[in-house]
Amino acid sequence: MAIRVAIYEDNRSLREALSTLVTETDELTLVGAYGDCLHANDNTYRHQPDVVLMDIDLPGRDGIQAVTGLHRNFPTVEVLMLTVFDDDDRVFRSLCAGASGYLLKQTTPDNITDAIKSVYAGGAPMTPSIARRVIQTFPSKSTQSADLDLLTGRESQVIHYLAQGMSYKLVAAELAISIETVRTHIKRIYEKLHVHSVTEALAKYRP
Amino acid sequence: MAIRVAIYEDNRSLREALSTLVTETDELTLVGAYGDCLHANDNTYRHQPDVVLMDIDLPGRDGIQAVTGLHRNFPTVEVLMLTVFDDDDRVFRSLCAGASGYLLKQTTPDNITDAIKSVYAGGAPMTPSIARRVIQTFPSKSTQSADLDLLTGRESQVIHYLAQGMSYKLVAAELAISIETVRTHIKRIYEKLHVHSVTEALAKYRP
DNA sequence: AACAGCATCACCTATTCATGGTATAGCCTG
DNA sequence: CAGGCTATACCATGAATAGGTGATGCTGTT
Repeated sequence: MAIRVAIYEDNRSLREALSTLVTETDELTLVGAYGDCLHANDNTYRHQPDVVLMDIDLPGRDGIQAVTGLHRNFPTVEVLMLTVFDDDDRVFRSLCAGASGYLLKQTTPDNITDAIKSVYAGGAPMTPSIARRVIQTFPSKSTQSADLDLLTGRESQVIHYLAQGMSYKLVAAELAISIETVRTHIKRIYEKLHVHSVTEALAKYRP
Repeated sequence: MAIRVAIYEDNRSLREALSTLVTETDELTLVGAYGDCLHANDNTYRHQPDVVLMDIDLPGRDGIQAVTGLHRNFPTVEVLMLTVFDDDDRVFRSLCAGASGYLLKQTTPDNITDAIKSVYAGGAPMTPSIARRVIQTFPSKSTQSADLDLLTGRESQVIHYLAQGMSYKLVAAELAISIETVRTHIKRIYEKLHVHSVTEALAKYRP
């Protein structure tokens, strides 16, 4: 069963090139190619693509907005963003909006088809430089780490499970130790973080 | 100028295989291979690696903790995590701790050397499936908001103060209401979120 | 006026958590 | 080997939290 692909790209020659690429690839079927995303939801409903290639810089309605709608209405549809720009902000917002991957337009044809197959298989294709930007948007809390590596490995595990909302009993079961040992670890954590309750510890642990 | 590489991997045969791989690759120089990360900071200071390969499952001191320290003390050193596990949680914590990329151990030798070069060049190599997990940790606002606007204004205030680590008593004082009222609000919050403790509520409230 | 939703307060019981003390065993370091 | 750190485990007591039930007053809306 071929992967059904839809394309949103305002640049006509690129759109046609992508269409040809999809059409001529055995495992892929083109179910639509559009110059704007004004009717993305309607198109998606009608033609049931598995994967959508979405230009991030579409005129009129922004490609990122379109992704938001697609992701809400068709959560199983995978969206790959296409762009010429190395734009941190757009990367972040697209992924927040529900895009599953991100490709620069200078990607080679083979890589594009690979990416489509990959995202359909549950992957998240992106170039290493894009991945780096994604990572850099992570909370790299150098502030909390001071407190964090005060904690021993076991203590970190304990507070981690507590953060999931687990009770002492569940943490003990999870770590296969006595509940009394869990208590002991928690006491030490409290001493180190200068707190007196789980929630207070969590407030310091992940602020 | 060759890229200076250090390796932390407790499995001896894998460590030696990686060492050989690095040594025999022209653009790479091995500056250290260790079975634990107890002296990672000291080693790094002495031998000035450009890229560190760090097993995530080191015995004794956890590889993730080591990354935290390395990232703080040597912000220019790139860290690549190595693991056999497909573990969402470890992925997230490693990247939060400052790792620049993530590789499964079954990666082929060529891909490993490519990854080292890529991360040194400012990329963030990771497998598509790992990238997908990273993306899924993003705030996908559509899901969490559903729970959030279940809560009334007062309930939101209460859980907000609880998230700061405040006790019922302090929340009551802060909002200038009775502790019993605080308890009532909390009961309603529990019903709405289907949880049974503050920490569990917080795990749902800000995941 | 009746109703639903929200905020407020109270009482009772059972469970969980916080704190202190005590103890054993393994590991690494000086 | 002594001393430090970590992980493990138990006991006892008081404080905090969770669950249940009920009640008042103030909003809106129907």
